[in-house]
Amino acid sequence: MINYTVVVVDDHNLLSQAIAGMVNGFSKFKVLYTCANGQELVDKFTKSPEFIPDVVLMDINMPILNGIETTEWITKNHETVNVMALSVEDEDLTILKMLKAGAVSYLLKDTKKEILEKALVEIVENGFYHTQNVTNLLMKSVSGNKTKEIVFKDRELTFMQYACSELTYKEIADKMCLSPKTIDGYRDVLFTKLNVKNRVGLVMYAIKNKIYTP
Amino acid sequence: MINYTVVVVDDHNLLSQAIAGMVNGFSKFKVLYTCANGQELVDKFTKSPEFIPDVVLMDINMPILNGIETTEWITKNHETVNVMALSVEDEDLTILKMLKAGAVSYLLKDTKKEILEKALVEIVENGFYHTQNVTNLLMKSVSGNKTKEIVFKDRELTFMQYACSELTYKEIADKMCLSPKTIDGYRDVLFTKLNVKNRVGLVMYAIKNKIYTP
DNA sequence: AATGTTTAGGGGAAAAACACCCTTTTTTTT
DNA sequence: AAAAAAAAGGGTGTTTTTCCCCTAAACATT
Repeated sequence: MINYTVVVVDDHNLLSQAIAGMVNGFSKFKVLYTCANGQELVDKFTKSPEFIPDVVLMDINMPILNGIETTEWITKNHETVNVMALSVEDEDLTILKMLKAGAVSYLLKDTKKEILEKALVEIVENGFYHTQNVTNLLMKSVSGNKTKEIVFKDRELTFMQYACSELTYKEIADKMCLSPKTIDGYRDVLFTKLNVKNRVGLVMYAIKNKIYTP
Repeated sequence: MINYTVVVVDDHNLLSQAIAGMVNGFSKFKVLYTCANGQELVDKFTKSPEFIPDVVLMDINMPILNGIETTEWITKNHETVNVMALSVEDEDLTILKMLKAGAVSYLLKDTKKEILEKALVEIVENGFYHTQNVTNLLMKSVSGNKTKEIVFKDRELTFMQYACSELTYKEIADKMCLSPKTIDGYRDVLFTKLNVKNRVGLVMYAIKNKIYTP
């Protein structure tokens, strides 16, 4: 009977313990220890080879050293360790980042227990496990691989900042000394470029990308 | 040996199962079943008295019927059931709302296993368990409560969160199962209440006041 | 000199958003 | 039980936003 070792990394103590308990219930798997953030894991790994497991179950949103950075470190320094991302985030971009960082699986936290076990088995036996969702995402990102860094012109940036205020487009046009129709044009271009549907989408993009700080 | 029954409500399947497993490990406690949202719980409760536990471990952010609404329903219809909130949210406002709705305890998800067990025991024996944090919060809210702060109804908060997405008002109405006209009303009321001119103003308010986190 | 590419802006229509004022029903308070 | 407030939504009209397609300079490139 083969035993694989697992480490759980999650900043929510209760959850890491609960998941650890669940994993310990799987035959073949045993949890070595849990960490509250990436830095703790790095410390453990560098302290002794005994602390290096077969699989790391990794949350993404964590203080100090987050899941993506930690995964990058692991794949760089400990190639044999399989990282499985376990997150609530269902954002394409996040998933891709995590996979790019070297994660061999990405499960959402609303997964069923049985799936987790199956995924763990697949990982130690085949080296990876991907849900249909993730597979689709990978397909999509390979075919339409527009990792094109979006570049903004000065005017577009200025406009975006105004768009985050309560000004109407006409008022923005005044502020920028341009015709309302020109502003119309900037807006249309940005909507397409950023793949958003309306002004709220634009605002959210600006905030997430620190073009505008609330 | 006394056995108390527990129900876990959380929309993240893996977590509810993991926590259920942990609770089953506590002597004295047994998990009856888990639910993915408040509505499921209400359905269970109304179906048979056998489904009514001693304690409900309740997440707050859930689809369909959220933790606060569900807790209100429970305290109204099943006085004997103790609701313990189990959330990642550490916002004073949320905690107070949950307590006001009738929760007898509020634990963060980064609590230690031992604390959870202790809290459960306290609850079934004394009827409540409050951490120091929650106690302080209660003190504060009793004494210095005069910030003329704007108070939102649950529906308004839900609406505000949707308003931060790219959904049109009509689509929001669908999601909330309300007439577009009602949504119209919420919007008008909020615009006045928050003294904003348009949806962008509303979005900014929601972000600044952590009603919505980008 | 011919071609391409930003940059600025126009026209028009359809869809949303916004404002305001009003009714009915239910719930809460007094 | 009466009054007040909250919750849901109807009507109508105006303004803004959104979408799509179209010019014409101003540069830039080969």
